[in-house]
Amino acid sequence: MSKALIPAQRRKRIREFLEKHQIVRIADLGEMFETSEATIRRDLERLENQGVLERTHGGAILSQRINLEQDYAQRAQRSLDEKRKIGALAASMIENGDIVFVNSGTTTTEIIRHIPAIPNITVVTNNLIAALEVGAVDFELILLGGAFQPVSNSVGGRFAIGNLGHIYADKTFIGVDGISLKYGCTFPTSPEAEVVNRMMERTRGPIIAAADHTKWGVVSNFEVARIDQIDRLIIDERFDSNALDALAEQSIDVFIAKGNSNSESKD
Amino acid sequence: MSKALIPAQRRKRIREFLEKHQIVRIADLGEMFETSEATIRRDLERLENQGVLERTHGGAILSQRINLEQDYAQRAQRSLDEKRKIGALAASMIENGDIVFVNSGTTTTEIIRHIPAIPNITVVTNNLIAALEVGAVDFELILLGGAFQPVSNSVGGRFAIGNLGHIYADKTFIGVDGISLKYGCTFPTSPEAEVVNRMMERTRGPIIAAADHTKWGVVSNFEVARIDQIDRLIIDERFDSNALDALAEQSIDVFIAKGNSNSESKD
DNA sequence: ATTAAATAAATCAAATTTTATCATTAATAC
DNA sequence: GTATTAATGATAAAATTTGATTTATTTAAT
Repeated sequence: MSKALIPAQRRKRIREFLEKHQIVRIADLGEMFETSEATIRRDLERLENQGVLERTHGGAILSQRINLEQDYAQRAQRSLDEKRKIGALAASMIENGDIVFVNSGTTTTEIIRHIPAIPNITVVTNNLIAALEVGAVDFELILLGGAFQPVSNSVGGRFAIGNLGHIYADKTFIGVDGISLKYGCTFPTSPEAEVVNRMMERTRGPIIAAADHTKWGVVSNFEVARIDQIDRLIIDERFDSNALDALAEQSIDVFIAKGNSNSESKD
Repeated sequence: MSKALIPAQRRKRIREFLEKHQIVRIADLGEMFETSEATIRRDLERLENQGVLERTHGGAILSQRINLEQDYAQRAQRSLDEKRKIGALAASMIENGDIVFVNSGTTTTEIIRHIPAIPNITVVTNNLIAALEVGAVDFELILLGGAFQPVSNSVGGRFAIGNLGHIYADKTFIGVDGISLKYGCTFPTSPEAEVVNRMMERTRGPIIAAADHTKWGVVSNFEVARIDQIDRLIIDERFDSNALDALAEQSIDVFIAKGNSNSESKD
């Protein structure tokens, strides 16, 4: 197959290597890619100009700033296909006239992406990515205000909580960071947990959680909901089948997203 | 089996392949589709124009920001250099402890990008792009909530106006769509005009407008401020010099952004 | 401080890739 | 059918990338 890497590919690998090791040595990279150190130096110079790394004698260290974006992009990529299916199934639960809350996260971005074109839907979310990626939409999209959270590309804090005080929703969709029987739904940051908590308080109808198989048994930092506060749970096919009985005991309706998600676009 | 694919089909396959692999080599694609590299190059060129990918030596990489609105990206490109200089100058007016309002638009995105790392700065804005592009920041960034406006990647509406009711700012930075002696500062959409209007009402200190030379004499759809409501105006070097006297008569402090701002490189 | 070793920068020629043309062929319209 | 347009492959000139070489700089040890 591929004899040699093209320059961009090599630079990408360097970034990945750096992501993993935080620090790299030119000598190692040269050997690794079977190329001269001069080439590696030029690559590092370029990546430094992009703000990806800082060069030092003999190598380079990862720049902290770029880390966040990278991180989000990676999370978005993980189990992407499952997330798409989950998103499509979740979105199909939205009905004419609904006002729904949606929190932030890569899974919920997929929910918003799949919202059907039926009348009078209002989506209220702190998920900034969703807005920008989805672009023009067929429904009303209300973004919560608040302090910007770079890690999750969302908003949170006093302000966001206050915003939620003016709205009631018919349904709430929660993309969780971790979900377990004992610890319920958990989230990585306190502001996100607060927002979700408030969303749940202000929902008249069902609380619908979405979690791909990698989330089961995971306990993140902040607990928001006991497992029995969830009304429905949407999961993918690879979800631990042992979990299903336990969830049924809590009278949670479990929906399994299967089949293929749509592919897109002509030419 | 079809021997040869029609062009659109081939391009679609390339997209799919790229989706999967993130990066492609021209040599591989040529072999894969049993066609000349010239053809592949033309395909990649086309896809690059569509924003699907970015070409590099020997191949192409998947575009990271496919979904950011084409239109917005184009506007951001226009007079970019001038906008940068204006942004840098505007940002330098921010002082320790300031709370500032900033509206949406490509010029104000540059302002936010240039905000210096001094303590206790709070930026309140309806400019979503700014938040996501700037990433981790050294200041507190409060996003207004409200109805998402796809054209401008901002928020507006009742909700946004309500949000502004809880804050007072020390300064307001306004990127205008049009500015003229007779019609003052004008904006393309009503929600944006409303937001700016409210920002001005709730500012204790100076109202600072920013406009590159293409904005002078332009009248957009919604008027927000008469010219004499502006305290300072930041412009670029190519701004109509005849305008300067007239502006001085309105006792507006005009600041001309010159010198060079940093340039960029792509991969 | 001085020196030796390692690393980086600068320069240049060879190899590779891209661009710009052009002639040929295939597809579509008239 | 012919005319027109689009797509393709081939070619030479231009641009980019690369590794080798030389020169400068930094690091570490005496």
